[in-house]
Amino acid sequence: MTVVRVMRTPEKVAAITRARVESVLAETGYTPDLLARGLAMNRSGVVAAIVPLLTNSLVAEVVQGLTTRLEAAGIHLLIASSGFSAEREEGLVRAFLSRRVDGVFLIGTTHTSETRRMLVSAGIPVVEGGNLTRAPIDMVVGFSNREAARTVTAHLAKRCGRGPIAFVGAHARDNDRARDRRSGFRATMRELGRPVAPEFVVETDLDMVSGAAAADDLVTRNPDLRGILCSADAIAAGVLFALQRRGIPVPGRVAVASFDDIEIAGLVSPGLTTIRVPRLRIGECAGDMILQRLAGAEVAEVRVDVGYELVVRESA
Amino acid sequence: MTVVRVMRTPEKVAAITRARVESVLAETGYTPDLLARGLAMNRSGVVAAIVPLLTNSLVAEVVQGLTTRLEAAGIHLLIASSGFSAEREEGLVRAFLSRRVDGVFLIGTTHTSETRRMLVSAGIPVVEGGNLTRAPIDMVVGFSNREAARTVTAHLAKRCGRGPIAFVGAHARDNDRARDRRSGFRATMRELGRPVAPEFVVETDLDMVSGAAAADDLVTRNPDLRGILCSADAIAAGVLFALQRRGIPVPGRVAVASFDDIEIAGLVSPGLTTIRVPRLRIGECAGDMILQRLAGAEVAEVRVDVGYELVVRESA
DNA sequence: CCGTTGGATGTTACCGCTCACATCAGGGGA
DNA sequence: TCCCCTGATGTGAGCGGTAACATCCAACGG
Repeated sequence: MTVVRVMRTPEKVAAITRARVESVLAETGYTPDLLARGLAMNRSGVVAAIVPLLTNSLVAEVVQGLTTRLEAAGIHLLIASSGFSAEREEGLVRAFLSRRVDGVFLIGTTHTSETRRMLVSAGIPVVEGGNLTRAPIDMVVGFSNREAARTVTAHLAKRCGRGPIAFVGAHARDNDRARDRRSGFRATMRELGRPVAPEFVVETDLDMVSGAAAADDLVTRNPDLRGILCSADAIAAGVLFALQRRGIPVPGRVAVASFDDIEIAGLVSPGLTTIRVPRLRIGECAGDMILQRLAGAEVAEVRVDVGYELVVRESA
Repeated sequence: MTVVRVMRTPEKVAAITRARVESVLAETGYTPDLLARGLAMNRSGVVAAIVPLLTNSLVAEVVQGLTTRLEAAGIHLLIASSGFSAEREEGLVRAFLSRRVDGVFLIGTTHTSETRRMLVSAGIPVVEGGNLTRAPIDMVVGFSNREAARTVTAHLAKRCGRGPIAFVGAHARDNDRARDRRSGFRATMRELGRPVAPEFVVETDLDMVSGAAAADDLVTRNPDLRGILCSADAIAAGVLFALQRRGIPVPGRVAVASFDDIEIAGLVSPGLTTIRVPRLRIGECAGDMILQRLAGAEVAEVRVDVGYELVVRESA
């Protein structure tokens, strides 16, 4: 039928015919089948996002930024969470590739080699978000977590005199951001001539309850602790609540700092000193990069550094 | 080719042939095209979820529960946020229907009539989550926000003696949960012989910063305020921080209560008295209902009440 | 020895759309 | 008057699967 032309290139069809077709479409309640279109055009109009955990407010914002941009281009988001497992991620990538997604967005830069292979040979735009890496699969948008860690560590160290500082981080396996933050912390402390003993570096789940538990444990074992650096605000908030409950003044006796600057960081009291990361922009930027590539354009910046910012509040 | 049989009914093909086919598949790196399959089978293997806002921790958990169940059945999730607008939701439903999704999950029960029409005539399983309604489009899983509001209001009123109580809620337009919570609050107060003046019922955005601003405003205008009921913990947390900053003792001078029992509710100090809702279960339940329907089974319970629970902590 | 049976494999139309090309009608220039 | 050109419309072959049916062959029983 001429139907297809009415929908895709209305200017090439006579006004009268167009009107007739349109009225028929309206009364039959016709809905184009995007699956069939996808099959015929070899382009599904769908992009996949694989995140560690949906319930992380930081991730949610990145995804929000991503959908906003993609939706404006009529592209929808297929989403799944890997639960911080590179193996699960691999399975998801395989499944999504089977769905012929037009692009893939991944949080983090830690993937199995099979994941990388599949993604490369699929020949579709891929954006890794969150952590800058020297060797992206395709494109990457984020900032250097290692550098950010150095910045906040230096600040915290200054506030703590010569007192011992601990690090409470999310599990580092398959989580490059937590890993880089930790290693940045360690390196900076070493350079300051204050190397950190292993018992002052702990791993925990990425939520407030776990952060609180970790803090309880740390301060009972080490009453002279002067500072705690957390790999995420969610953890730091838990730490803060735990200290508060024990009547330990912050930053008077223990200073606290962390990463992300999620909403709660500015509201707790004392306010959290933290590293602000432009998470919405990460998502938007990733969306734009994918769209550009889909439009056939060469993407000039294949490695976008969105930077970070140290936000000094009361906690350190 | 016999290829298809190898994949779908391997027992019907001779072992030797199967081996040969499999080796060829492996070395060519064949990936089945789910788009084509979807077209042929008239079933895409994709379910759509439309939520007001992804960055809401409650919503994120519901979605997490949903994906968990669906993924186990090889079904993926197409997600989009409506930004609390029924019109945007309508557009999204139209788009997703075009993608021939096998099912739809919606947060809330407020939809345009066109949305309802499309969904009904699509003849696919639809689950509305969060608020129980008498007249679901198809299926519904949630609890009565109105009843929950009565429960927490009664509790809060008792704690506040005869002092005035205010309600700080999310914008109620296109948000049935906020609306029902507010109306439950009003009704209960009226029945208690303490009808609430309009200036004690305010609308705000659903985040901590807005909650804090609302609280500041309320207490400066009404120094004798005794209690604040919030329509969500995110708002209540902001309220709590604002009061704390002003040195107003909670619950000594102002008691605070709310809904949702998100993580932060148990960690702030004083802990938030709130209504706990089984959000993960809402998502899982919705997923199960959709899967059952997809499997051709009749769903026994088309209206699932997951209940709620008053969690009394220190704030009220 | 042959017809029958049933398991293994091949064939074909179709799902709804896009794309390249064929066709058709009418107007203008020679 | 005829032909060519052009803009509007029609046609047909895929896209990569599925499902129903056709075919083939070997073993088996009468």
